[in-house]
Amino acid sequence: MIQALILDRNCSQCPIRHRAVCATCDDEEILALDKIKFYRTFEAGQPIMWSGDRMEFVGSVVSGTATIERLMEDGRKQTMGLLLPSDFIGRPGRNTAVFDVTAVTDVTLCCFRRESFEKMVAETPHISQRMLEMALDELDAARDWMLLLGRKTAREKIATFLMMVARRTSIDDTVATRFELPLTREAMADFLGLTIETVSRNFSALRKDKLIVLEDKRGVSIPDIDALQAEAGSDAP
Amino acid sequence: MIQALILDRNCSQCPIRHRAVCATCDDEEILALDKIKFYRTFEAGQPIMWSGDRMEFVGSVVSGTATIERLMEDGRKQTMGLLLPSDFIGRPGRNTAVFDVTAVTDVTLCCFRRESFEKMVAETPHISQRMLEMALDELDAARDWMLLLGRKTAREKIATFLMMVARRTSIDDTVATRFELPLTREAMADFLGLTIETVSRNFSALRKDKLIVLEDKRGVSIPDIDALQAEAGSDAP
DNA sequence: CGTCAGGTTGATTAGGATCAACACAGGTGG
DNA sequence: CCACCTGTGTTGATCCTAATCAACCTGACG
Repeated sequence: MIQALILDRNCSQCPIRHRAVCATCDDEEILALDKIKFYRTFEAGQPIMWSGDRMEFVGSVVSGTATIERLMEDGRKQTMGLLLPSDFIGRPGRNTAVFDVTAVTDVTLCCFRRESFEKMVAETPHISQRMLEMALDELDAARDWMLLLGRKTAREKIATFLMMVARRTSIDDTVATRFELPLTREAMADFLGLTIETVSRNFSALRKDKLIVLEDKRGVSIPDIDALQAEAGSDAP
Repeated sequence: MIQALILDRNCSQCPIRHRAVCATCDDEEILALDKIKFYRTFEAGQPIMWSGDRMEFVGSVVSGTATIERLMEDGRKQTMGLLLPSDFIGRPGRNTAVFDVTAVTDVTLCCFRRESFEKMVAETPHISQRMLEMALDELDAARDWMLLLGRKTAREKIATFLMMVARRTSIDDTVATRFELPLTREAMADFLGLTIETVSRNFSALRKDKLIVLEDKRGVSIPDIDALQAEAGSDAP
């Protein structure tokens, strides 16, 4: 029924209208997008896009969480990014995907056939400029993550991840002090370049040190944000 | 005198004219860029941009090599990317830099005052679309590197790096079998998330295993590209 | 000739991976 | 209702890769 709620909405009532790729579109442009958009839903655990496959559509996450990841032949896996509501999936100007995208929770996407969207991008400066802005933001985020993967300790990685979730969870620009983890231990391990055991051990250690409180497997609250931030390692911003 | 050669050139003779941010500009647009561009040179080792500083200009690498990097307070450093000729430096739409950019060799840049360039981006679809294309390419490259940093062994990291340089060195789309390393051992270590000793040891090991031939400290030749590729770890593309 | 930056190699340590056992909740089916 | 299974998470013991600490080499340069 949540699906139905979303699927019935037109763009003006869309929950991601002002943050997604269409954020800066005017009424006329929105109308054009409205005509060619379609919704798709994916169940938790299902693949949304396979590396190497033809990319038939692109689109925005409306609800749920997905991951961008890549698998090595021997099974090693690295998650390159979290896709939360308003994030964009797919790459106009390329016809096969280079990464896997997987639904972590149930996911609803607002999709466009890739060719139609490429045409819109080419003809609508508001969209190409917004795409550019979002791509540059993601590039900065990817580079931040490279510092984490290359140089941070396991404990710093976990603390950084928790801070990231706390920041992304809050609606305004504060930091949430209580939230649900969007990922399993395994998915966190793949995101942080660790094993599941190391993730688990460091959660336990942070709890023992009173830096976090684990309400259950997923619920976390943070008694002292600054203390946790200090554990995340000191890179500038 | 090489500088002079470059500095005297107008855009039509520019060595990066067809790969840089201006690649898809028409004659009129190039003329507009030509009017507001200026060249700057940086000596090897000099900073081009400091994280946190106001970003006065953006621009393209015309010649030389630079790195994008970030330093942690305790001195740990991670390099996020190599900037080779035609790569773009800086981020329109943001007024302070978030990463350090450092000249590795002597570097010549084709610069634009940030405000003027932002105006051009807003008014010139050819530029914003090219910027988007380049940003998406860099994003893919950054994500590939995340797999390397998070999951590859030291030996795989070195082999992957060598393959990357071999690929980027060749002019056409083949792979060079002989090239000069653009980075010192230390800079490679910072790029690969390793220490200088581990880099050195793995170079020695690859040489002992006849996978590479070290002509001197910088010159490398690769007797069997496929064998080296196999050492790089098997991720899809 | 001394110094210094860049590089190599060896010995030792440590952080995280691996292997293994177990805990616990939520289904599912008899 | 309970026995069983499965997916998820925790904890312990051990191993191994790469970090750390240290010595030394080489060539460039004042």
